[in-house]
Amino acid sequence: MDARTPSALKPRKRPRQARARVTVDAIFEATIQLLLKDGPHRLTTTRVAERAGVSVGTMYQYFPNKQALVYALNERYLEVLAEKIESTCRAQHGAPIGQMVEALVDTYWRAKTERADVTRALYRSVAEMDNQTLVDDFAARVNAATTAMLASASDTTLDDLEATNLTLVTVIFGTVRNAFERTLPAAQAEALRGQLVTMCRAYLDAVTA
Amino acid sequence: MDARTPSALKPRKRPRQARARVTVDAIFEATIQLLLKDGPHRLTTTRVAERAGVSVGTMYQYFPNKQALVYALNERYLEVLAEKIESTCRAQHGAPIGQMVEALVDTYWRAKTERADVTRALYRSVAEMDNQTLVDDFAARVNAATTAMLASASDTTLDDLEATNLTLVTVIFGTVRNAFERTLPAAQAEALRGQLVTMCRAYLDAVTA
Amino acid sequence: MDARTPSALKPRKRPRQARARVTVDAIFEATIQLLLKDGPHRLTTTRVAERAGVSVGTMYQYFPNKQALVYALNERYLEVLAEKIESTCRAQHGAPIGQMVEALVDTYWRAKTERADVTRALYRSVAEMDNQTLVDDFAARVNAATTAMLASASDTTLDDLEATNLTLVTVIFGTVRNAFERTLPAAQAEALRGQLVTMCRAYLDAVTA
Amino acid sequence: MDARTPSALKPRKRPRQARARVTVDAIFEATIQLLLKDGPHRLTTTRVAERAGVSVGTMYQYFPNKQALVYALNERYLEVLAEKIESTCRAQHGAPIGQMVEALVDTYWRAKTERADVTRALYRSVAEMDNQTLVDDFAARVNAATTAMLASASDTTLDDLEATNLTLVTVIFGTVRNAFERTLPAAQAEALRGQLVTMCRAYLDAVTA
DNA sequence: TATGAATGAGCGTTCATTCAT
DNA sequence: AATGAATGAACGCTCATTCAT
Repeated sequence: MDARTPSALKPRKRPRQARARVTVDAIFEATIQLLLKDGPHRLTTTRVAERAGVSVGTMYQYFPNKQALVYALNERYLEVLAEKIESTCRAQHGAPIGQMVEALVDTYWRAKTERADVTRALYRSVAEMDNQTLVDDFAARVNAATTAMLASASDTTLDDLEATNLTLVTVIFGTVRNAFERTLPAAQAEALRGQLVTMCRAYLDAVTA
Repeated sequence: MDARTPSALKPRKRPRQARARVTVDAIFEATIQLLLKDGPHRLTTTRVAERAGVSVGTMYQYFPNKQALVYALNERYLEVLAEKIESTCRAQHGAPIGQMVEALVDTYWRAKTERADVTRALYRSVAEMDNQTLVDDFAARVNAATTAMLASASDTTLDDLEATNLTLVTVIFGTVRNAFERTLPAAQAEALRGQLVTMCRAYLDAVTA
Repeated sequence: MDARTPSALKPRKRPRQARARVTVDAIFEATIQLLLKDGPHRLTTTRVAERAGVSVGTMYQYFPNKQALVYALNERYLEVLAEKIESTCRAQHGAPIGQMVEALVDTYWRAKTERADVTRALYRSVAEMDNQTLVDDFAARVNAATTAMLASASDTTLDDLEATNLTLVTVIFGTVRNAFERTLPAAQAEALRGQLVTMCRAYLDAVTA
Repeated sequence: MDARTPSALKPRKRPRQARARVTVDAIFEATIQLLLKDGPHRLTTTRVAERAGVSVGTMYQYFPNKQALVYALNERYLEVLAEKIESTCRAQHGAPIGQMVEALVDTYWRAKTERADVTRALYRSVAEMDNQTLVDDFAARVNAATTAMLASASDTTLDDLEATNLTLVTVIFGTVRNAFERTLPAAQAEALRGQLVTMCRAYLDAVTA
């Protein structure tokens, strides 16, 4: 929950107590399940509350409105994802650049694949409401991390760090999303991931020469 | 309108007269504008009709329900897009492979950029309703065209045509989509396009060696 | 079309020409079929016109609105029915009273049974719109005919002609309607008709004694 | 609410609290009034809710759709009516048969007359939706009660119990309905009831002889 | 504090009716 | 005279949100 979160979407209270955290988790889980089962346009506050085992009233104590719920769900998801990426970037600090992109692709791909259902559910929910802020914040954060990582490469210096970074990030994230929407068989998906690494490495060779 | 279109989504009548075509176009245009302005969940039949300057009743003479409208809009768009890609693929038949991917990226990028608003509106609308059929059909069609093109490359033979093709298509389409969602400044977008070509060429060099 | 028909329900033009009569018949027939197939609340002007093979516009030249159509249909049906009853009453003039009621029951039952589907369709349609006038007029007309018939009985004089007549008519018409709504098997229906005659005869014996 | 009620028509929740019962009663009452004032085709959910002094939403908490409302109204009415008839049949067990039919006519007539407006409203509403199940169930229930009663007559044994029973029930119910649709003046209605008893008695004498 | 009954604006859709052609 | 595209009020129904208990 950074300072940029629009106030209308801010959770009403932070889950300080253990009980509150359990409740919020149940609500999030219920939301994901319903998103998956029925799609975003069938997601209703009543159903979420019911499945989460709380009353609507209680739900409105944690989230001021429906959009805030979806917003918070995505926020939490992107927070975890950003942390994973930042962690990878830190771990790869000073490594050879080829290894860096491989690690980046792996991290991102694995994160998305771990709970593929959640990934798909959230991709669908983001478009629904206006969660652009969230996406932009995530992009900025990832950008900072990957830029710092690439700048520290032990084996090369990039002429145009900004452009190369933007390219890599856009290509990797875009490709992964597209791969998800095609619902490829596991073998093909795995092969694709390998090809993506190959491609990124080849690209870096080309712009580094 | 291919035979696979679910019957519930089939337009009720085709616009035979000039006047009818104008009406249908106005409805499509209104839909795009509303999709852009308010997002898919604010798209209502009343608002579409109002903005198109027709009555709801008239709208329902052309589309049996709201979903059919969005479906038809995407269908029309993807039809044009598929034709452009097929045309490019035919034109590049027998060309050197590097030139092929450059042409493919250019065609796709230009098509998406020509009316960026439409592109963005439709990206948002696809997730909403069940337009998976549409997307799958489009993918299959494009796949056939690009596979045939790549197979005819004058300067090389690909070891694993299928895999390479899938990779290229997924990367290009995914990257373009992601680039659009970031709403980059024109210069950066242009640079990105160049980098994408570089990357694809480098990849082909790598897998062809 | 007697003078009591509310003006809003009056057909716009009488079918003078042969062609017009054919059209009106087609419209009536279409109405009956739709009434049977889908029930009164699915009866729409568009569907009637379509099934009758004319345009809605043409239909509105014969009937100023939907209610007028249903009204006219019932009117025509009741007209024919009233004529049959009047004819029977005239034929039974001066006959023994027991034979009179038997003839009355037979005529009414046969008329309703001839096209049982139409009977049922119309029973359902009458309740829908306000066709009370029609029903009242029919009742008055039948009343006059049966009263005259009963008064002429060769074998008896009724003490309270009015009351006996009302009783017979109400019982016969009510019983037939109820029998229709129960959709009895043919044999049971036939038996019931016989019992009804027996009952009416027994009643007349009782009030004549 | 017997097990045969189609699930789509089942009330959503039973009125447990006193307040809820008041609400449901108000909705029923409003439905009756509107049915009487405007007829079934003018009965709209909005108008019912408005007249009942509740919101549409509240109405939909008790009834899943409009048809279910009309269904429940008829169900409640027929339930009470069936109980009255069964009660009469039990009370007349072993009595002389003439007294039996008199009691049956009296009970039925009084029940219908008590709230003539309700009677008329429901007669009009039954045809509208598919309440045939309801009517059939009612018929079967009444049939069992009257058959048992007639079989126990102290002064006679019927040759064809089934046929006689069907005749009596069809005649009585049909006559009452028809009498209601004619909206007779009180005196005439009362006389008619007497005549109906006379007729039934005479019929029984005839088939018993 | 937690509940869930109540609200009512607003949705997608239908269809009787009109009128330009 | 005949057509049928266009109209838009009105329908049945949903669901985010509130608030008395």
